[in-house]
Amino acid sequence: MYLSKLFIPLLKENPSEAKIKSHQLMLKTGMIKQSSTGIYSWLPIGFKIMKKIEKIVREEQNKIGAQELLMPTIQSAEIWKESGRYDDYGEEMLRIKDRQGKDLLYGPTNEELITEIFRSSVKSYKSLPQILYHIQWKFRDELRPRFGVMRCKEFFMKDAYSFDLDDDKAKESYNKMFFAYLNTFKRLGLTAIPMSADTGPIGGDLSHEFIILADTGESKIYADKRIFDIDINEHQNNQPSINNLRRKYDNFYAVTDDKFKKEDFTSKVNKNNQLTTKGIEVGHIFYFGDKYSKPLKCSVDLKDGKKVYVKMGSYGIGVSRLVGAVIEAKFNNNIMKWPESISPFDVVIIPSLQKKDDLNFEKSKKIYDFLKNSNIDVLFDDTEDHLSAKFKKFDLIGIPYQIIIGSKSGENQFEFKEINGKTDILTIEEIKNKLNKKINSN
RNA sequence: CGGGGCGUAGCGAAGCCUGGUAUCGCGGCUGGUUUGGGACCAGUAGAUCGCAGGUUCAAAUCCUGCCGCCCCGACCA
Repeated sequence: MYLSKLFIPLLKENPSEAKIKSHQLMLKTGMIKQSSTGIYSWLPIGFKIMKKIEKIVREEQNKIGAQELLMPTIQSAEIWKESGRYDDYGEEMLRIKDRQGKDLLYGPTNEELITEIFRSSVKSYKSLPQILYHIQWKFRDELRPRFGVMRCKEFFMKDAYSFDLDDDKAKESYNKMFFAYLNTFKRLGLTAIPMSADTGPIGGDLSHEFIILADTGESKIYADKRIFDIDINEHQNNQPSINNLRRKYDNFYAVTDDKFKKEDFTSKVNKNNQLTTKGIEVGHIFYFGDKYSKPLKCSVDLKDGKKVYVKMGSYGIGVSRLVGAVIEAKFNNNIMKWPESISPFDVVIIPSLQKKDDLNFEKSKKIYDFLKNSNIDVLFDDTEDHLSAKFKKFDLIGIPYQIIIGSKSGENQFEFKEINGKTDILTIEEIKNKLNKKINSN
C-alpha cells in the first residue's frame, strides 16, 4: 500500500476531547472517528488492527473446541422477560419498539438468546458438552462513556457460552476458556492476570476478570507478584494440563477491589510480593450453573430418562476495547510499537523523496515490490514530506519495522530499523528473511 | 442522574466581560528554496461564529429555549 493512497486522516495536534493516550493516539493516527458519545466509526487502520485481534481471539477459541456462530444485534424482549432480566438489567439496556409496537432491544449480552437456541435444538445428554461463541457488536447504554473505545456504548465483543451436564464438567469447560484466554492475550503481546471478581448482573459464584496492567486502568488490583512467573507454555491443550494450570493460578492471591480484604492480603501474601496497582479489564469469565437454563427451561434427557438443567458459563473478551488497551500497555516515550501479530502493516518503507523520479524512489519501489511479492504487508511512504517529519509520523503509527531509504546506505544495502530499537544495514534478501521469521513466530 | 465546563475554518485556539460583521497557529492548495527527528519564503482557498427565537440602528459578543460535546461523582465489560 502506498501511503498517498491510504485513507488515514492524521492529526498533528491532540483533539481536545481526548484525555488518555490511547484515545489521543487513535484519533491522531486516524484509527477511529467519534460518531456520538460512546459510539465510534472505525477507519481503515483501526479496523485492520481490530480485525487482527478478532482473528487471534477466534483461533484460540477454535483451539479449545469452541464453535463459532452469529447471533443478531437486535433481540426480542420476550426471552429477556422469561429470564427476568428485562426488568433487572435496567437503564443500560437500549430498548426499541418496531412499527408493530413489538418490544425489541439491542443486545448487551447473549445468555438468553443462546440458551433459547440451545434448548430448542438439544434434547439429549449425548449432545453435551458444547461451547458456542460469536463475535458481534453489543450495546450498553453507559451512564458515562469515556476513554475512547475503552469504555463506550457500542463495542465489539467475543462472547462464548458453555453447556455441560454437571458442575464438575462445567468447571472443565471454564478451565478450558481460562487457558484459551491466557494464550489469546499472550499472542497479543500482553501480560494478563486472571483475578477473582464479582459477578455483577451476569450472576453466578465463580468468576475471573482478566486484567492487563496499565496506570490508566479503571480496576484497582491486589496481587501476589509471583503470579507473573507462571509459564503457560509449560501447559498443553488437554484437560489434565489445563486443570493443572488453573490450580497454579489459584495458588496466588489476585483480586480486584470489590473482593479485596486487607486481612487476607497481608496474611496470604509475603510483604515483598505484595503488588497494588491498576489495570484494564479485557476479559471476564463466569460460571453460573442453571441460572438461565432453569427459568428458560433448557434441559436435556439423561440415560435414565430424567431431565437435568444444563450447567452454563459465559466468557467475554472486549475485542474493540483491546485495541485501546494494547496502546495503553505498549505506548511509551511518545512511541507506539504494535505487537507484530496485530500491527497494521508488517513493515514501512520510509524514503527521503525530493521528487518522484529520485533514485530513492526507484530503490524503495524495488524493495516494496519484492517484499509485497513475498507476502509481506508493506506500507510505502511515497509522500514528499521531510524525512524527519516522516519519522515523527511513524513513531505514532507504530509499525514495528522500518526500512529507511536515505543517505546512510549503499546501492544494494538497506537500513532496517526496529522502532524504538537498533538499526542494521542489510540486503534485500536478509530483510525478507528477517521479516518472515518475525511474522511467522506469531 | 447530580456538580462543573465548553461549542468560532479540517485540527488547536483568541475575540465575548465593555455589541460595530472575525483573528492567529497548524493543516490544505500553488510556486520556489530545503531534506536523517514534525524545515523556510511568498501567494491562495477555506467560517451562514452549534441551532432557534428575542433585545438593538447593529449580535460571535447581551437575554431565553433547545441540541451537542468534555470533565468530576455515583454505576459498569
